[in-house]
Amino acid sequence: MKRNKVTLNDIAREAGVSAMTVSRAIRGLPGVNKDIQKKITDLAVSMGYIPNRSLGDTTREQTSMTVGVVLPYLGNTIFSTILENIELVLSSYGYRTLLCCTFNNIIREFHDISALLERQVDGIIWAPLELNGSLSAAQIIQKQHCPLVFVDRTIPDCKTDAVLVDDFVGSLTLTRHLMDQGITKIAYVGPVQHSYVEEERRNGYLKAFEERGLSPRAEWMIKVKTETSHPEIEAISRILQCQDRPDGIFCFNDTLTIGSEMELLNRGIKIPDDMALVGFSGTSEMQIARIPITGVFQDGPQLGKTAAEFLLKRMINRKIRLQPEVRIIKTRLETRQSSLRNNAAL
Amino acid sequence: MKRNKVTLNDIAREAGVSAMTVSRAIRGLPGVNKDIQKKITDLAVSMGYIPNRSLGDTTREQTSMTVGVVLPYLGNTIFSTILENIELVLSSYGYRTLLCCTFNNIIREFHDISALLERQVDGIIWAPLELNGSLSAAQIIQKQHCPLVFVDRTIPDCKTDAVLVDDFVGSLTLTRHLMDQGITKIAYVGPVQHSYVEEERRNGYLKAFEERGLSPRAEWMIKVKTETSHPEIEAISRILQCQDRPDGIFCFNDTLTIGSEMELLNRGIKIPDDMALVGFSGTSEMQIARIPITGVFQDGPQLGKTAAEFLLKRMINRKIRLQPEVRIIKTRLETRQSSLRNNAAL
DNA sequence: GTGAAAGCGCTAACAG
DNA sequence: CTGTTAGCGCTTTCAC
Repeated sequence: MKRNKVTLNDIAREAGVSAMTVSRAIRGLPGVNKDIQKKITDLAVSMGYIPNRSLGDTTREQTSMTVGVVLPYLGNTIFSTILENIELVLSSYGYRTLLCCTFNNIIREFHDISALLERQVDGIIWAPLELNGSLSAAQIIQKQHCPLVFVDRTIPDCKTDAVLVDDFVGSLTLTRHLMDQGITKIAYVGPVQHSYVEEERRNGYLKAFEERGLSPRAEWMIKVKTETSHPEIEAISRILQCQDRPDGIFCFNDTLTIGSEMELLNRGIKIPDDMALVGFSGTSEMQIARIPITGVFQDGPQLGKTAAEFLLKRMINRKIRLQPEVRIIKTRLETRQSSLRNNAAL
Repeated sequence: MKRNKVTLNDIAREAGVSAMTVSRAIRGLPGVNKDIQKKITDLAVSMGYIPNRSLGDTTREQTSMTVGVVLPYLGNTIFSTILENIELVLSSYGYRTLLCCTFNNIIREFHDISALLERQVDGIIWAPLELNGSLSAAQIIQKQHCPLVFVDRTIPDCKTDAVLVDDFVGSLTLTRHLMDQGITKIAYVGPVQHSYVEEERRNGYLKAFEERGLSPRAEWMIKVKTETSHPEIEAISRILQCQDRPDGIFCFNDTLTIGSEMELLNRGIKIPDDMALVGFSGTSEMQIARIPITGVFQDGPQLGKTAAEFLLKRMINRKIRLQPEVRIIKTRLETRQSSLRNNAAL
């Protein structure tokens, strides 16, 4: 079972010196006889010596040079982009990334966080699943005084750094855009799960109604289980069955947006003439789609990089009690054919 | 700087017992006085005790319950899907995933592998960047007898498990499909980097020519730097400037394929009439594109899951010298509008 | 120039 | 039922 790895002691025995001398020689510290120095380095190479960093260092230095990243899943480009950019920034500072996917499972999320703490991570970047359900895990982290940065999603009750998207403003802008075209019967398609992001986007959508003294019909609020294989098929089906049928759809994320377009086209519904379509998005899929789709662009790389930088700041200034900082990354409205009724040429 | 974490000794001091008793109590082992048991567990909770797994366990048990996953980047859905599924499988066995992105940088890749070994990972799943350049890193892993599974890409010289896509057959099928339509002047757009995957796909493409006693003109072989922001623009530009202009394009991956379609459409080139287009793909983007694109579908989840299972087998049977196993995951040709000249209705 | 001792957090093995 | 000892791999401190 053992890997019978080569240790300092193995080399020491072989070289006929103490482990200490080997340690010095390998680290290139002064005070080692040139010949012995050479002999030891040669031996280290030929024996295939690899220093054990997870042990010695972590114990004594109280730092593992490892950070945990906890994301719901990677199927949505926004999360894989965030992860990639966190890795890019942190690795340039010598930190390694321990990845956990929670797969929208709140129990799993709790275990993941615990496992990270047990592994002595120096910090955690996390997109929490729920506003309430994720709270206990957050409290454990904070009790350990482990640096924590929320990314994409947050738990406002926790006083800690967060890097977020302006979900509210983005959704408001998107919904206003539809209303500016006279499209006011707008359905909302989002996940059943009650997360920070879901709340913000839904509120932005509702705000646009409120601004015009309107409010959406209850039947237009479509909540789907995003874990199922084709939630958008059910969503579109329910939208088309509404007593007062919508003439526009606001989708919570890329997957739902793209899926909805496919399903609408499959059913022979004309976009945007029969049904306008907009969606919250971080991907380029919106522009390459059959009918290019209007959406708000999220700067994924920026989200990931900023989160990593926030965490680095916290990990370096362990004692300094900085005020929690919340950075909102702006979205950009990208208007395309799917929502432009009287101006197909864009 | 220190995290002043709570240790077994802290609890022991507080409870007035030895660390050993605390250890037993917390692990629920028999042989602890009920009252003391209760006192200790209460203390552990109130003091916020988190066991240090990276130390004790890793040292003694010679296992870190951590695996390293090394991928070129996550921008391509195939890699984020592979990663997600590796995490899914390994975490259900208690293993955690240490992620490294090599960003097509061969030096970085070497450092990443070294860092993983220094952190005592129990195994590595890796998509190596190059056939030659990645060899030294592979040798270090094997010298450590660290279980290694290649995924998506391989280094055939290394005798170890691999889970691959049938790149050769897929490319052959794609190219044949074009030729069956009478499209024989086919350009190849791929990366300059010489990887296993690149070689296989190019060979599949070439084989289709060979089968018909043809060979592609040198000017049709377009190698692009995939790191640049829009390699496909240059690629299309070069294709359109060919002395003998191609009537079809074979693209190496999704990004290049989608990009090429956009660029062709931007230039007013008709797909598939002026130019047919096919690409190697793992994503759904191909079917939602403006002009749906013919491609070969790669089963990303299958790749990730199988790689994880292969690694688990190796990690569990450390002593048993199993023969290296290579699993080829089949691709599936998906025919769409972008390559169907005389049959636009599909 | 070199080495011995001690300790990081935890647990297996052995004593009491 | 509970405690002591020793050791995992390495480095810091202090002797020689």
